[in-house]
Amino acid sequence: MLTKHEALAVVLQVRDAALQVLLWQHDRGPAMGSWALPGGPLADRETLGQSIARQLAEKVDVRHLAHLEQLETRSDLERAPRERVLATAYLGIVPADERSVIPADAAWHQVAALPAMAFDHASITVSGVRRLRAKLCYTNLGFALAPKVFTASELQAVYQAALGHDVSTTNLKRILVRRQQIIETGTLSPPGRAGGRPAAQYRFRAREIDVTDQFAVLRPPVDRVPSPGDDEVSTTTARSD
Amino acid sequence: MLTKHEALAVVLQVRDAALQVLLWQHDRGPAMGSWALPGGPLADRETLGQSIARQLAEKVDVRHLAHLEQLETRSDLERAPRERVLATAYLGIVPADERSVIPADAAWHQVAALPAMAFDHASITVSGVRRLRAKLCYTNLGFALAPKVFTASELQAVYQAALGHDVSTTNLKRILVRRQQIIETGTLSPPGRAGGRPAAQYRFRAREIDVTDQFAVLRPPVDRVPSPGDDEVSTTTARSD
DNA sequence: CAGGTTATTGCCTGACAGTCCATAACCTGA
DNA sequence: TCAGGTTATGGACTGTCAGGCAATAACCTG
Repeated sequence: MLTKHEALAVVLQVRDAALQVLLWQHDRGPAMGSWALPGGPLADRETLGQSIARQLAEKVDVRHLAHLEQLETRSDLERAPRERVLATAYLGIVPADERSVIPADAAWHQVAALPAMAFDHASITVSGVRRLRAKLCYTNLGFALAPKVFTASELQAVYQAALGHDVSTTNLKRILVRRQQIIETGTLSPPGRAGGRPAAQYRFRAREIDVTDQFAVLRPPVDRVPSPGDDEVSTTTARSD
Repeated sequence: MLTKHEALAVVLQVRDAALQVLLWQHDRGPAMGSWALPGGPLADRETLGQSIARQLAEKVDVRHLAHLEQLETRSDLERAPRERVLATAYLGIVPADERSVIPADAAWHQVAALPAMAFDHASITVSGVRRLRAKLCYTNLGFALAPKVFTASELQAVYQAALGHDVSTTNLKRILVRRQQIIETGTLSPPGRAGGRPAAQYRFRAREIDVTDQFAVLRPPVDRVPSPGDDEVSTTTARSD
């Protein structure tokens, strides 16, 4: 059986201290007036990944997606009216400091207050948000949400908006430093007009997704292979202070 | 554009102390002689989930999949020869004690020693195994691998085979009990012929996938709001003996 | 009942998240 | 110049959990 297939994208960005999703408004067709995820039909000689990248570049001016990954494929018979269309959804992340121009029929909407959406697009959006929130906890996906350089406070604001709940600046910074996700640049941010101590600036060490092995519970036992410098001297008594 | 679409399944089971995948051998066609994942073309009026369930029931006698979830969709142009076929892969898990009859052209293969496989099926299999191993750590997916009732040692053997590395029985049991994934049945397993203390038997509390919130790092601050009534019965002191 | 076998429990350690608080480093205005 | 406000940072403390080890429990056979 031959079927139509489309690629869709849940494009997320932290804007105005809130997690928002990029939607565009159907100007005709069966879902006229409701909001839809960007995307469209798969073309002849492209993969799904190429397709969604092309369509995002065409329809909306999002040239600098920091991250793009496949989310899921929906195949419900009635998900589209009139004829059957399979849809493979992607999750895209835009850094908080990017201010790309979008067409007139597109707009950012807070994920906490989604408008009336076409077909199953609201449900797909929820999947994307859930995926982002989960991955913020056990990967370095924050690099895709944050600006290139940021202070601990700025990063806290981004995480708080994305996760949708309070985040401790102290704790966040310590966790990400310990996991070696973020690194101090050595530069300082100028204090605000009200004064205050200047803040140290950080950047993410990598700009590609990387899973924290921290959460490999039931992990393989570490082969105690001491480097050829530190020998049998028990590590429990090696403290010199 | 209209495309062919197929559903495939990575069906995994722990057999003979090793994680194995169910494959069948192409008896004709372009990949004749190599091993393939079970599955086939999407039919007219079915979803992808229905399709893979139907095709598994038809082609191989796996009636009691304990778990089935969507894995990913492959869309490489050259993944199939001659014409373009999109493939959505599923991950299926069979409990270790199920001994279903499979057709003559199908066989179980150790994932640690995969045979020559058709198209991109080897790569899809690796994805499925990786997904299973990850989810064993932060969900209760073990319920799908283990028998309905088991001892700590039996469960350890299943996890060790599935994860592919040593697992401590003590630690495994403690973790799963603390997470309230497994519960003591109260029954005892008879000792083996060599003697030994009889082992307590356990079962999984739920037989549906459930994510351990344990790994929600940067989690929302807990509002210490004890529900009026159910708090004083601390579970740690509820032991009556 | 001695000795072998398997299961279970109880400590101990180290790592980490989460919270609180003291201190540092800047500002403005008197 | 300094007092007081503001923001940032680091240290200390706690509780939870994973991982490892060893002692004990409960069965067997000869």
